[in-house]
This record gives sequence, C-alpha cells and structure tokens, in this order.
Amino acid sequence: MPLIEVLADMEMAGVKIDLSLMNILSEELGKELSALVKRIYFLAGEEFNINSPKQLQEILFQKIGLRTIKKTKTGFSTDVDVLEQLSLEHELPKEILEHRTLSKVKSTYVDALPRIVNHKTGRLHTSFNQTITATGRLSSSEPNLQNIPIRGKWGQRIRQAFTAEKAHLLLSSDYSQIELRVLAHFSRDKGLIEVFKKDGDIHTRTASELFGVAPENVTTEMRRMAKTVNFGVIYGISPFGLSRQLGIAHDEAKLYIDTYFAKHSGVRNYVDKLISETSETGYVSTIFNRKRAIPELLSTNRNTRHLGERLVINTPIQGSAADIIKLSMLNIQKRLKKEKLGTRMLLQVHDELLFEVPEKEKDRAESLVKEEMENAVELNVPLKVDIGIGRNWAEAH
DNA sequence: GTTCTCACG
DNA sequence: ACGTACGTGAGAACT
Ligand SMILES: [Mg+2]
Repeated sequence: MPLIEVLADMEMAGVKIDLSLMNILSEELGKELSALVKRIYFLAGEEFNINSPKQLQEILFQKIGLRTIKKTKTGFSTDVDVLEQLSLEHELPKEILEHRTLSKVKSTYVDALPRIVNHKTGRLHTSFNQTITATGRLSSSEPNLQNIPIRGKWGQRIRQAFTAEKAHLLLSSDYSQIELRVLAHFSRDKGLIEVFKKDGDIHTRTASELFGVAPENVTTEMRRMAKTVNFGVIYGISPFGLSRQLGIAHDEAKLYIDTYFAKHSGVRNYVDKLISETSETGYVSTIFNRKRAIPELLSTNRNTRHLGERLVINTPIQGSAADIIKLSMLNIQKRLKKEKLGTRMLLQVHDELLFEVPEKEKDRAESLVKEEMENAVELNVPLKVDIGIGRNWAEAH
C-alpha cells in the first residue's frame, strides 16, 4: 500500500482547534507585547520597528555601542545567541528576546492558525509533502503542523488548543531516541547496543564515560553536556561546532569528542568506513535502501567537503528513522481498518504520531500503536515507544 | 524574491 | 588557514 493513501486520510481528517482558547491567548499576548514595546522604547531612548533587524542593529551597535558578535551577509547578526550574550551587558537585549518569543508565537501560530480553520470541518488541514526533503522525511505545509511550539509556557498553552472531538481523546506516541538506536544498529557499537538493550539512559551513560564518574554521580549539567555530544555525533561532530554549542573552549570540546570515540570505537570505525566508501560510490543509503547522492564530498572547497562528511553521517540515520516511522504508519493504518476501529491518525512529527481516539477504544488503540511502532523493523537494539493520552496535545505528552 | 530570524524533530 | 552542527516552513522587513 502506498503511503500517500495514509497521508491523504490524515490530511482529510484534520485536527480540531479550540478557537476560543486561541482568542484568549491572542489577547494575552497582545497585552504582554504592548508592555514590552514600551519598555523597549524607553531603554532604546526612541521608537523604532523592533521586528526590523536592520533598525535593531543601529540601536544596539551604533546608538548604544554594544559589541558586534557575528556577521550576516548584509550586516551584524541580532539572533538569539547574540542577544543572549549582549544580555549580560545591557537590559535591552533581554527585553528584545522576550519580544521576539512572544511575537513569533502570536504571528506564526496564535493569530495565523485560526484564520485557516476549514469552515466545513471546523478543523485544521495540513499538507504532508513526500518529495521535499533530502533525507526521506516528510514535510508539512500550509500550515506547517510539524513545528507547533512545545517548549515553555506558551508552547504548552498553544498545544492545549489542539483538542479532541467530543467523546474522543488525543493519543501521542513517540519513538524514544530512535536516531541513536539507528546509529547503534548501523555501527554495531558495543557500548551503544548494551545501553539500549538494558533500556538505560543514553545521555547519563555518555556523561558517565565523558566525565569518568559512575552513572549515579552524573549531575544534571554533565548529562546536559553529554546530550549535546550525542546530538553532535548524529550531526557529524567537530570540536569547533561542539565548543560553540556548549560555550566551552575548543580544547575541552576536542577532549570530549576524543573521549567519546575512544569509548565508542564501533562508531568511529563505522563513520570512517562510511566516509571512505561514499567517496567511491558517491551516495549513502538508508535501512530500506533510500539513496542520497553526496556530491559535496568531492568538492574542491574544504567547507563544502566537510559539509559532505556531515551529510554522509547524518543522512542514513535521519533517513532510516524516517523509513521506519513511515512503515509503522502503513501497518497501523491497515490494522485500524481491518479491526474496524474508529481511531484516526492525524499528524506525523518525525518521531511522533498523533491520533484521535474514541474514548472507549483508548486501551486497544494504545496497544495496537505501540506494538506496530516498536515492531516496524527488527534492529539489533529494541525500538521503544512512549505513549500519552489526554484531552489535548499538551496533556497527551 | 531575498534575507533574517525562529518554531519544531 | 579555513569556519559548521542535520532536516524543515513561515512571518516580517526590505529590495
Ligand atoms: Mg522522542
């Protein structure tokens, strides 16, 4: 069965939005924003368009005289990293950051989504695109429902507005660490396989290795840094990138990376071999044989070549995770139909599926979804799926 | 139409 | 000596 049939059903089903909650959020955001605007004008000593990076640059770097941190093509960056650093020296950047967060949430989600709720269905219908990404992931557009906020107070409140139909619940199921499990599978690394077979905490385990302490003595801060290292491995890590990400010295970052690869020689060998093979073949493959050409690897430009190496590392991992969740979607849809359930698949967010479930079907749907996702494919480590159920998307997480 | 920024995995 | 984390889509400002 082609995936497009599943995607068509999902698009037609749509997801219910609580418009009155969205209205309340819009008003609250409006009030908070006007208060912020006043404080910003006072701190800047003049009125200007806060949403204009060009005007903001003049205020920060010329009028106030704060130091520039990084360049863009056309001037000096005012992105979140820059404003966070400048916050240590002046009050204004902190207020700008808050303003950015709130205006993003208001314009992109709280005000935009209600405008495109379908009049016939009363629901929001996205398009899932199959032929956009380079890795085999889906994308979602008009509206994009794969980047709905989740972090922070406003993220939670927006997800509360994604609700279930009367007498229904939302069920969210997401793969736990699927990309690192795929890496464990491809690399056959002993340490990675061991921790996933024991269902251990991968970031705590990595922290224990990097900092040379027992797992029970890993601090929150050590675990946070190890999590960044684990992400770095999936993206094709470099000392420069890791040092920037963690805000630590280049040498310290290099030490973590060297330690990681010393403890995970399986990953080291896998990555080295894959890069050299790809230099010969010109492409990488996912677990179900999706291919991506990597011409960047043969570039005469060193930066482009390094980009090629990162793509060689990342694409089979990200692409295989995409293959796996797609197969699980097909299997779930077949069973829902065959077993005549009223549960409907609504959204896919890369490692998560969202369903609308008749209240009475809750337990059956949960076990069906968990079973199909965890058994979509047999890797040399288990796949693990977490499930949450609630009246809205925030509660289901 | 391009640039910058920022939301998500 | 060089300079970046991988994959997306959308809003606002500006040209
Ligand atoms: Mg997850």
